Amino acid sequence: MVSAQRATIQDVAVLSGLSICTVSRALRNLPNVSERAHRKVAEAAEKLGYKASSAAARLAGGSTGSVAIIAPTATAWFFAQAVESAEEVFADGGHDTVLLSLRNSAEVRNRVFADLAALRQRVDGVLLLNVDLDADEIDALAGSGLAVASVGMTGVPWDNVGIDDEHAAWQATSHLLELGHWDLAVLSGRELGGHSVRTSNNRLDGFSRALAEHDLTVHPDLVVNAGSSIEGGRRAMTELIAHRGLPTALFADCDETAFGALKALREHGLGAPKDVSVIGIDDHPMSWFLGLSTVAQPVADQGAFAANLLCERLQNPEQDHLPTSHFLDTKLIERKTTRRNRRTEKP
Amino acid sequence: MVSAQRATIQDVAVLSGLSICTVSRALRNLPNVSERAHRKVAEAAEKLGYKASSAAARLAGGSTGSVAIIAPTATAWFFAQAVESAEEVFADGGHDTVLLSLRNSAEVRNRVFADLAALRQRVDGVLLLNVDLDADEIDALAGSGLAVASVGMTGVPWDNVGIDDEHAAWQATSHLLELGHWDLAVLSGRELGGHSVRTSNNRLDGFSRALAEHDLTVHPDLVVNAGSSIEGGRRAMTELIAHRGLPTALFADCDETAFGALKALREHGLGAPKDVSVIGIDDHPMSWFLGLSTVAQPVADQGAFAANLLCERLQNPEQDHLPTSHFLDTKLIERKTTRRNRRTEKP
DNA sequence: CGAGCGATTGTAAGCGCTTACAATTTTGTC
DNA sequence: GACAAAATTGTAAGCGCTTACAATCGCTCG
Repeated sequence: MVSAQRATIQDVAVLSGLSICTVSRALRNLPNVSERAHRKVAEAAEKLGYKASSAAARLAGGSTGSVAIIAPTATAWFFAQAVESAEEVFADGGHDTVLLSLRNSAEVRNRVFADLAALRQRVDGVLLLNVDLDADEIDALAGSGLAVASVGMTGVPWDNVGIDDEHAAWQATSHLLELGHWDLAVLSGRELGGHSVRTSNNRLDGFSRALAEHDLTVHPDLVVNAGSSIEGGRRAMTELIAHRGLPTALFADCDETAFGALKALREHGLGAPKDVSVIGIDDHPMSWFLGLSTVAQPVADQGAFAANLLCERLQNPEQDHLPTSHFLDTKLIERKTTRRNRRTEKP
Repeated sequence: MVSAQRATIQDVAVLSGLSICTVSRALRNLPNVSERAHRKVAEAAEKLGYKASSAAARLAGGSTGSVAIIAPTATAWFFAQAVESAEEVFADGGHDTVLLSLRNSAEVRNRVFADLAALRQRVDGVLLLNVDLDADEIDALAGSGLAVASVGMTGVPWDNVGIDDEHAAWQATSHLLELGHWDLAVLSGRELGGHSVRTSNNRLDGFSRALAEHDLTVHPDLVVNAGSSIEGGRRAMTELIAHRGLPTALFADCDETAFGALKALREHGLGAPKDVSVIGIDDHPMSWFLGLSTVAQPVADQGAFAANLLCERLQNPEQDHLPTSHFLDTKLIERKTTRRNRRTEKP
């Protein structure tokens, strides 16, 4: 039932024959409301098509009804997926989703985190997607009164879901190593706009560990910064070919970077796995297409899972249960860009 | 300057020695505020790091400070791009962006449009990205008090920016025709969840016109519904091959669909342009990679342009100037999936 | 020099909700 | 059956802002 003019809590109170206060409590499922009152209020609200004004609720000290998703960028495949799946969960939970893209810019990032009180005023909670925070920012966020959850972060005092990046990189690298490769390069996104990217660094660690397990060490020339974009991967690969020559195998710390590398390879008349074996991480939809070997991670699941965790926190704000951490499984997918090393033996 | 407790308009009033009312007016650049008062208020606000509470503003009848972006989905390349560029414009204009993904679901869509008053309560304006509305919904939206702008829509009573879909499809199809193809199939996304997709239909019209100009007619068996995803394109192509056999050329109404088609082709041991010429629309970043011929459209520009238009409307709400319509240019990009027809002459 | 007028500023009444705290009803107990 | 405790409901005071409308100010004009 919908009326021309938006119904207010007042209307519901009148219709149900109860006071505004009781209605307010009933609507929010607060304790100390009798069965009968609860039912009457529900009926009246339904009949009037009543929806509380979030502005008024917020102003009076209640919740805003919205949450923010903060991501370094919204265009990259990973983030677009995670944002959509999280948005769905939030929408179903009755929360509006405000999107805050950091645009890969430290300045934007600082502006957001500098005034958490302003953020708190507009949203009840925040879902962080792979945002690299320093200790101060973590503390500030944890103490801001905002509910927080994240994807792809570690060591944070709130719920987090992600994959074991170190392990995923280890899986990818080990695959290369087991194919007999020993001259490996990495395309890493570990630095971006002066800030270090934790996820990429963890992946780099996994890469190093795998190498170490095969008695190999990481040569600095073979670690090249590529950001996390196709174009970045292409540039990095071009640079690698020019300055150092082709390795026998390449680990790109995300599929999009690998795509770029593949692109650069073609531009040089080279190809994978003929001239170099290439592996990524993600299992981007195009990877199947390109035959890119990779380590798959469940992206939408991570976004949805973290969003659910945040919704729970929002519903039971008082409980101060400990932050939980969830790692979803990753899986090596061997396709056509990796094969056994045919170059000369290890020196 | 930041204080522990959020500054209110009251604080600014006291500090500037003016009344709350004057401060409110000065802050919003309303007329009838002296130079001097304006300056004093600005100073005081700056000193206190004052930011108006949007909840209070909204409740009192002012603006919410946020706008919604409504898109059929947030994951597809086109939408992710447009959303990000629009979000950037909105953020710079001081508006929060709330993301509403329709998840390609009629039900979600109806839920959103059924209660515009609820939407109006939470945002000042709406940016529609290729949302197909029927006449009633258009009227409702236009009369909702929300500022509206859109991308990829036509015949709407608000500002719109897009490309000429009919023309873009015509360009793509004409290219195929000029290469001597006459047995053409289309992968169209014209129907989705029971709703017809205007953009796709316009493209289908462009396809038909190009055919007509070459004295060809569209055969129903050669128009297959593919949605707008890679998977949809793959399924559609597979179906086409099974039920009707390969045409000599294929027009996919977006690049992602074309990718899927290419995928299906490979699965059948076929390839473009060897067995069939393929062209898409978009110029998705992967198209370069795959050598897909396509008609490029400027996506981020469309999002940013429309967002700017919306911001302007938000700033000058009273002016009732006529809705404007802007078409950005598209351009044929001939790559490697299209070539001259080598099959037998036209019957 | 005071009325009259436009420009500026202030007063006060909400906007629709939450929440102390007070009032009332219900329940349990002896 | 009366009284205290517990459960339920109501009263009223804001939350921080916008906005009619009233008040004031500085001038011009007769």
